Amino acid sequence: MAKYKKSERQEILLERINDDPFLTDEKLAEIFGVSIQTIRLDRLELAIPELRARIKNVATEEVDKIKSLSLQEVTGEIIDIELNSQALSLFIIEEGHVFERNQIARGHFLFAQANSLCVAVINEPLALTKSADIEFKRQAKLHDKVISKAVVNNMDNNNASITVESKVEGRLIFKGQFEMYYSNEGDNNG
Amino acid sequence: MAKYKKSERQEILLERINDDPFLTDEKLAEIFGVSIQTIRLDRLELAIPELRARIKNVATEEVDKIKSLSLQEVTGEIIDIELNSQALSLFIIEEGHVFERNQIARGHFLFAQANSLCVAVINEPLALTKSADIEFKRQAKLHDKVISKAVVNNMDNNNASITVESKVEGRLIFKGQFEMYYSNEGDNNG
DNA sequence: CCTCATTTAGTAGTTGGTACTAAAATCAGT
DNA sequence: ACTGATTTTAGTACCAACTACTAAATGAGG
Repeated sequence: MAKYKKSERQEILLERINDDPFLTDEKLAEIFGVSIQTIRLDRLELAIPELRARIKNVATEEVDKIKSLSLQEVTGEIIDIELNSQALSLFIIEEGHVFERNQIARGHFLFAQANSLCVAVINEPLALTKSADIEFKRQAKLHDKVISKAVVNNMDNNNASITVESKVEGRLIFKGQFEMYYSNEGDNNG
Repeated sequence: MAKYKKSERQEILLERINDDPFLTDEKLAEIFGVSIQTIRLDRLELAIPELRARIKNVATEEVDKIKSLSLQEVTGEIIDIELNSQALSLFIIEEGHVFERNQIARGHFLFAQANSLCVAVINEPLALTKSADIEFKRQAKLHDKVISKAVVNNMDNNNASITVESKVEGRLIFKGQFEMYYSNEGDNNG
């Protein structure tokens, strides 16, 4: 039972409650080997609401989270963008993205990162993937930080050609050639 | 303040709690113009859990939803499989999978379905996508039921060649040629 | 009027807290 | 080693929203 100092404990407390909001003060006190009062003080200082309020929050924060998780977390985070020219994104491989057996990232998450980046780099209301030619060069593993770079080769006549390369620590793991269709009419029917 | 008889009240109570689980016994008592005890008796007879339990249920359901959407629902559901030969899967396009603006499915979800199917159809401990050649023929829209069919063309020397076609109501929307690497050593390092 | 069902009242106990006071333990600096 | 501040515990009173129980009041029908 390693004893933390106050600041450490509070940091960890935040994380703990963040990924399991269903923990009572009593259980937290056990976890940290301190009294309930200490936990209460910590929550007070960190402005963490009580169990019931936390549960209620989870219950009321409806579909928003689902959307953001299913969309954003798959996509990666865009870290640099020059519209119609090039873009960079970061995608960190997490538990949900790998095969349990060997911790290797499922290919379609790497594709998703690249594809999303292609959609993002095109500065038009509508951008759809028409076709792609992709190669998985090396395996990405759990916790890898995948940096994806998209470069627009040419854009004309509502068609864009984009090359994407994804790397982990400088080593190429994925390469793709994307052909995109774009249009300035966003809500077109096709 | 119309007075109901017991059976009526209980019926309405069920509905009420169903579409707003956040009602306390006190508020329900006001709504029906009866005492709290009556409401409690009703809940007892109808086996409706108390407020906090209801909220907790909602919260845990949401958490489950998020998990399943972010992990499994991307893949689709396998509806038929003949190992090392062919497989079918169903993927229903939901809110999280489409562009908000025009309700068109993001390409990488269709790819994910196809890719997952390729991994599934190969009956080996390790199956990884090496490369793919894909085409998005038509747009898939919100609530579309996408049926994906993977056919293994040949398998030898740890390489498999698979053709995937995805259709919505019989119309081809996606086509892909996948080259997979497989091995019987599941937890190999690459 | 009697009787059975229904409703209401009231008490004790529970969980998971807040808000507060005060004592004890720990640590940090001189 | 001593002092003063910080941190941790302990303890009390109180709250919401209950459960579980007992008991009384009210209805409604034969």
